[in-house]
Amino acid sequence: MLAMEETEEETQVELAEYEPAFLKGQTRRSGSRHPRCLNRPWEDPVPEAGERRFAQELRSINLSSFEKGDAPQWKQKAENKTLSYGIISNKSLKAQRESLPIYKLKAELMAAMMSNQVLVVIGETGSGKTTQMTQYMVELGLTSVNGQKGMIGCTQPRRVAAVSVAKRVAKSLVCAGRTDGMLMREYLADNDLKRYSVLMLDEAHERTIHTDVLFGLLHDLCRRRPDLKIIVTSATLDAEKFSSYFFDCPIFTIPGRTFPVEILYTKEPEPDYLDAAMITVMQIHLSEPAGDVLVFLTGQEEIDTCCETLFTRMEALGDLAPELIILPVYSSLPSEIQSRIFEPAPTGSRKCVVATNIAEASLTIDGVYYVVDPGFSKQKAFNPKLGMDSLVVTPISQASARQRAGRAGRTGPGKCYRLYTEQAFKTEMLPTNVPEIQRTNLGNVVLQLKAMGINDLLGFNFMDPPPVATLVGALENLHALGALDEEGLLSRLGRKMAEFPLEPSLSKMLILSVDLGCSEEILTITAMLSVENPFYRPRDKQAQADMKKAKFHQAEGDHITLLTVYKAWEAAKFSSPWCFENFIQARSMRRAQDVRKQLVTIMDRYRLLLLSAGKNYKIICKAITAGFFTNAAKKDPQEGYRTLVDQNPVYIHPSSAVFNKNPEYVIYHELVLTTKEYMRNIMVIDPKWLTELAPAFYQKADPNKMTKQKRREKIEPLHDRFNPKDSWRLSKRKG
DNA sequence: GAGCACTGC
Repeated sequence: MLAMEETEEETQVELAEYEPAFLKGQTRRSGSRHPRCLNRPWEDPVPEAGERRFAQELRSINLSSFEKGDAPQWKQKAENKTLSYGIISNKSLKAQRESLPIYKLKAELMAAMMSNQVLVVIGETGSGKTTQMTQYMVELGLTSVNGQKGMIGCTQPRRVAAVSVAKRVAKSLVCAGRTDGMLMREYLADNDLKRYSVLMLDEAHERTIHTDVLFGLLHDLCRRRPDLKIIVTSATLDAEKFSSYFFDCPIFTIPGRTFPVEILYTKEPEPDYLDAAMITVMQIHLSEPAGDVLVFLTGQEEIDTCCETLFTRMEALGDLAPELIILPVYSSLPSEIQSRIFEPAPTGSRKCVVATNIAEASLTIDGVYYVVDPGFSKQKAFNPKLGMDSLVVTPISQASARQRAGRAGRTGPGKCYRLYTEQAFKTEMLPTNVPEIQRTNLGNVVLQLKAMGINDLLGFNFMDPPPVATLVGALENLHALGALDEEGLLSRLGRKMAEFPLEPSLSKMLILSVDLGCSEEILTITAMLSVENPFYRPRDKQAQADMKKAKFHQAEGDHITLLTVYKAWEAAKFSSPWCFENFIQARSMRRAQDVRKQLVTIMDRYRLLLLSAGKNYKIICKAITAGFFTNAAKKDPQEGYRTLVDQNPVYIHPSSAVFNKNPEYVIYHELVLTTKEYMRNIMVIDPKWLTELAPAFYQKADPNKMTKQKRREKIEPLHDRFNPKDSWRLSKRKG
């Protein structure tokens, strides 16, 4: 069972116990109670009128109030705190097509495949569309290219899914399971993808960054390869858009195998979705027939709080209520604990899974009849101007809401409790998710496209173009790194960099480390920087975890600290118990090991030597500077730091090895916006390295213009630093 | 003195 705090007075069954912890003055994160930010961070920071209204509505109306009951009967207690729902719609997601006879569909589909180059197919996950379609294609003899044997390529956003597709279909020959990222790299080697006769982009509605790039590439490839068939599968809402993008190709619907799900909305907006979600779970548990519950929340902290509070509230009911097995799921949870959600609940009890978005698409739980959807998720946003990432609690899209609801209808007819009004669903939620390509740093994508010979990026046929500022920022960074020349064409270095599946600065650092004789160490640091934070910090043992972590801290900063951690793990023979003792996440370490191996393969392929600098950390730090010189910051006399490039105020993250050390000059791996603009993974530098390793970017400021004191080591970025508007064809872009 | 959803080459 979950480790839960003991309740202080177990015998007390006052209704007050149902109050959320924060009302009783107990600590609870403010972030859990309300979404920190209700606007969509990748858009204009000023929310639109509608969004502001949504936020106000959420805050202004209270949950139905507590009333004190006389007898401590669970039923009464539950009823005293009841949310009211209005039944608005009761429609199966795919009901409209369910009556269609499958044989007729098959004939139609096959005919359409023969007479069209591109086809959009609507079908939900688990409808068997992938297997069915490949079968039809084989029957149609679509497995050859110009008389030669051709492959049916099937891409998936996730590797596990791609592997399972390959397994299912491979024996009926010719289908390659690929993730969309892999196909993108194949395109790099062969612009015509000659080995394929059919390409199927599965789950395209997820709109990963790779799917979007592939769309652009395939749109173009259609003309060069009229014999190539393309099938795009999607959720309903995107189908029209995909069709119009791909030359108004026909749309087919493959009926799903899911049951109808009844959608219930709250009559009023809920000011505290976490509390509302817990009440709803209790209500379902106490008044609805058997069937498991799935609750969608935004993050680990919130999920832990929810599970603890729910457990406490259930415990207070004692024997009066049937057992409720509460299980958290989020990605950083060890997989042994994650897998418990698949175990069926014992007879007479009910399972309640409290999950992040992981349960929306990546992970399917059968036996769920009830879904509780507060309507929020954490989404990544990128600020191109500051080059800063943030993770923001944001309202989900209508498409996501439908996907979540669908999770209740896999084993039988289900119910979905939406903790927002139907009005909010219809008018305040976006129809579909904002594609990833509009929310992330595009450094690597731009480098890949350049390597494919696509030079005019602003004219590239994106289905949904990324913000121009993001593209320009990426180009600017690539130029500063020396990957692009003044014409915007790939340099020799840039070509090498494109071979690595890394962000450009990391590739540059890795390639340069060979010359500096420290590629062994830089490989490790690169791998460690590419995986999620390896330091484990459970909430009940924070001090202990911090002490363990401090033992690894190195004066040079976080990069060398990460190197030290990896080396220590290596010395401990890569053992998991070692990780456990040292509050290190074994999963992160194994992942880093994998990434490292993969990078070594690429290094070998291009005959880049693996050289160790031993304890010569200075050389290692210089290699890091060579990749990340654009991310330099200087201590501000007033407070915190300022970036050298734009003079933006930034701060040292409290988890850094150099926190409270306040070195004069630092280089950071990334900027993240949380409560402040934090630099994360920070290294101390000698400012001389900047002019030494990036002379085209930095120069010593004119000594005559400075005071004696400043003269010593003042560094400034070049004023005439590269301006992409000079050499890129901005004019080509319409509008 | 903080907090990280999800992927993947």
